[in-house]
Amino acid sequence: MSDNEQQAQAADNIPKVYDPQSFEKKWYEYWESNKLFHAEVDKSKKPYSMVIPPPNVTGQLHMGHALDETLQDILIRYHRMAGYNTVWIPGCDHAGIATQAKVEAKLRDEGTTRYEIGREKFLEQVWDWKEKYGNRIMYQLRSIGSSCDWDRERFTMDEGCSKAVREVFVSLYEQGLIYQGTRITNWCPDCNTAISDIEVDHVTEQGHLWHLRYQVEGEDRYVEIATTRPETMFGDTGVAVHPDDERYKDLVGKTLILPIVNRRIPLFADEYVDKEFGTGAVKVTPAHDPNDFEMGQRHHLEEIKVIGNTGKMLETAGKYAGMDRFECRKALVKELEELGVLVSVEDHEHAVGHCSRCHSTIEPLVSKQWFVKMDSLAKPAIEAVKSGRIQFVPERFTKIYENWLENIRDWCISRQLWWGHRIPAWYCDDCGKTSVSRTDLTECPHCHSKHIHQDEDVLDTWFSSALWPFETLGWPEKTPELEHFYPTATLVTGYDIIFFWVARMVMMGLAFGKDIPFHHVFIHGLVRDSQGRKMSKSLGNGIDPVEVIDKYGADTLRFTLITGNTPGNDMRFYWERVESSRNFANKIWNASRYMLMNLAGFDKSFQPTDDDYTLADRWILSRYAQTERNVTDNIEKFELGEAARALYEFIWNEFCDWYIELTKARLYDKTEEGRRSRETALYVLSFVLEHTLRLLHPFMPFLTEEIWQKVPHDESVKSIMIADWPAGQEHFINEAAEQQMTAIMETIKTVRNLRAEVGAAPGKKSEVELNFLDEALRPVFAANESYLTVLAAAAPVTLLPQGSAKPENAMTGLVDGVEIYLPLKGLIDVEKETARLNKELANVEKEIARLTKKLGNQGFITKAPAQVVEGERQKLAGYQEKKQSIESRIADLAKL
RNA sequence: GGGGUUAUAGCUCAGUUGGUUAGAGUGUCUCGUUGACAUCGAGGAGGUCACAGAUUCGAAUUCUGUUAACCCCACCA
Repeated sequence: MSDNEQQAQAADNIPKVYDPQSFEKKWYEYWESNKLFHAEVDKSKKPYSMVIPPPNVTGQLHMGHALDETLQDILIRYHRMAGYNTVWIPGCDHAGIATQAKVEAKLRDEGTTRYEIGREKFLEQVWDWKEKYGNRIMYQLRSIGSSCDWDRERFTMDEGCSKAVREVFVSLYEQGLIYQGTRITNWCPDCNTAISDIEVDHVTEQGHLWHLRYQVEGEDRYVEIATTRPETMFGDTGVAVHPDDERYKDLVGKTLILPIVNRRIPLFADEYVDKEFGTGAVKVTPAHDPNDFEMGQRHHLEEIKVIGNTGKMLETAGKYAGMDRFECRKALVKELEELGVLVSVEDHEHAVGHCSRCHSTIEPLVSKQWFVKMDSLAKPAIEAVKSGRIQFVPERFTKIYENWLENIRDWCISRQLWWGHRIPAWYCDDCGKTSVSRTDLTECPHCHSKHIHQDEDVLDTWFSSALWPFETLGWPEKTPELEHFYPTATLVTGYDIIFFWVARMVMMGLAFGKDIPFHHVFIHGLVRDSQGRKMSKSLGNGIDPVEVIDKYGADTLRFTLITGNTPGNDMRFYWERVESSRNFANKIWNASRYMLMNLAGFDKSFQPTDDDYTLADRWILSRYAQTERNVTDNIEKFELGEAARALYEFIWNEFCDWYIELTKARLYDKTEEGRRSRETALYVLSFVLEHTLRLLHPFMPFLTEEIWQKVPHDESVKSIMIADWPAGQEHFINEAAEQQMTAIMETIKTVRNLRAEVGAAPGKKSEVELNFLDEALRPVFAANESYLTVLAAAAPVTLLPQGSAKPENAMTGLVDGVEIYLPLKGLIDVEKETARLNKELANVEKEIARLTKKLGNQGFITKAPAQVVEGERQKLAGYQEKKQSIESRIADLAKL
């Protein structure tokens, strides 16, 4: 058997339907084992680098990841093909709180706690957990086709990252940008740790405003205060009013008696108080409210803690000690009511802080924590974006980013957890000094005492994530990778972590990477369910991407995720859309199958001359060239959905619906005379298909590889993923061919329409007569009459001589430059036909009226570009021609 | 309280510097299965582009306001 015959036989065995399961795994293994994802520094090429937003180590692939990965992979695959030195660094995040919570839950099931087993044992368990479940998501990422350089995989707690974290911490400390302070911070009683401001979600809740009265010492007068949190009254060390508040002028400076506790507390004036709110008098609890804390500082009030780390009342709450804070509130209100302290209760809507992880109500508590000073770090980060060095796509996120950084407050980075980067600070038990060090300390650098102990706390997970773009390239070492690939090209992520992650990477990148961490930040939205709800575990409405991949294939999922939405906007997930994407994959599959089945005997070296090309050939090559340009431009603009749509439309609506249909007669003609035409058709088919597959590869990597390997291509290239990105086919752009083909296509559609109208039997051809208003079209139709026969069941087709009489019993259709007649054997229904033509006439007249008005407008003529005016003139002429033709036809019908 | 997004066909959405007969998918109606594909083909119906102004020769597209939905930020007890 010849090569070609073998190929043909193989083609006959190609399944009729697209079956992704049969090849996706195979190709991923092929790419990975051939090291096609791996890149070494190659200074002869322009770099294009990306770092993956590291998923949580014990996480699972969800739709958000699938979208994020798909977008990144498209950019990476495109740039790799386009000749860049491309690297995409994968890895995962140790995810402090999240992972620790999982292991703690496991311990709880086993009937123990981390405190019982101790820090060392606990950490062993977390590492075990990490080993066991940690890389699951990395394997899941492979299933959607991510072309990451797995040889460069990193983990935020690996040796290199730990070194980077310590270097940054110590360096910031030395610059005075990291400090320790005793302050009121957001405390989560369930996670039992401090958290940063952005980890607090404010939820509007329906609460109450309790009005309580505190007696003025030694007098029979009371001051009425309003509070949303009566249980904190045990910590009250003052009551504040506004200095200008006439109601309280004479009371300022007096002492009040705190009910139940009977503590003497001062009544003082402070500008902070809002006269309009409540009673204008506010109880001050410096240990449990951020504003009160500040007032307390100003007025030197005592801080009395009444709520502990786990949300239970302390000894200071007297008989309520040990009670949960909310239980205490209930009981206390009752007691206050009985005592007559409670004056009234009103409903009150207010925003309450909740832990973004566990959703418990945040308790502001005074504690000693580590902070990063933000001002000097934020300034350059704002500037980098304002100046355009870093660009957000879409641009609107720029403002959100800037606004946040401009109002930023110091970042609390210490967490009372065990899983994470331990803070490199040591306390001396003898001299009491704190030392921060790049290496572990065994003695106090100040007094050389051996009695030192390391800070128990770990750093916020985002502290190490902030270093990700440069720590993954080897920083703090001066690696060739760092030099070549930093700054990275594009960061792809969801808008939900702009503050947590993007802003902090920019700050750290500028401070330590000595440059911006990336040039573009490509922001995408959330994938929601079909009703527009967020996918979540609690709602049980999450759709598992792995399930979609198993059922429909990764390419289908990828295509679904990037079409039908625009950058930065949320999208809804619909199974119908998945099916539609699958159908598209199947369409490509079958178009390829058609070509491959006809490849037998095809001379691969065949090269058509200009004369060999038919109109359809020239047309599809021109359309291909336009698509190539369109797709490339859109990818460059991050309009990946538009690029995919352009490919969809070209492949389905032009290549399959028209071109392939028009090649059938040529391919099935096995005669010697038809040989050249057949070979030309095969040449064009394979040229367009092979190029289109390459354009489509970043979007649907598996399918395109599977087909590409079978289609004639440059044999020296072993995978489509490293084939050249198609470019430079502009010479195929052919306006004339497109115009001529459009005229024929329009005519075909009109004939089909007319046939449907008269209910022509599908198997029966219709006689068609064409009258040319534009004589230039005559030779075009003459040469390509068969197109009408094949696609519109038109036969015979008569090209009426100029000025010939029009058929009487005929349906009429009109396209630009051509009148179309379908002579009918029997009598046509004059009434129906007239009505149809009148409807069309009305349409045409509407257009004429619109255009006449437009062209009659002096302003339009003088101010609009000449090109536009000319275009409108031609349109008008076309419509007028149509109008005349319809009118004369209606007149003819009237005579019958 | 501040800021943002969205409003286009029954449904989900495109429509990128203002000039289109306003599009797609899906749904719906009619017709069609011998050689790529019924995961398909052909044809049809279906839209005052939320509302009101403004700018312009010209607005789905730019600006202002209104309405509605959603989101983010925010230490009034």
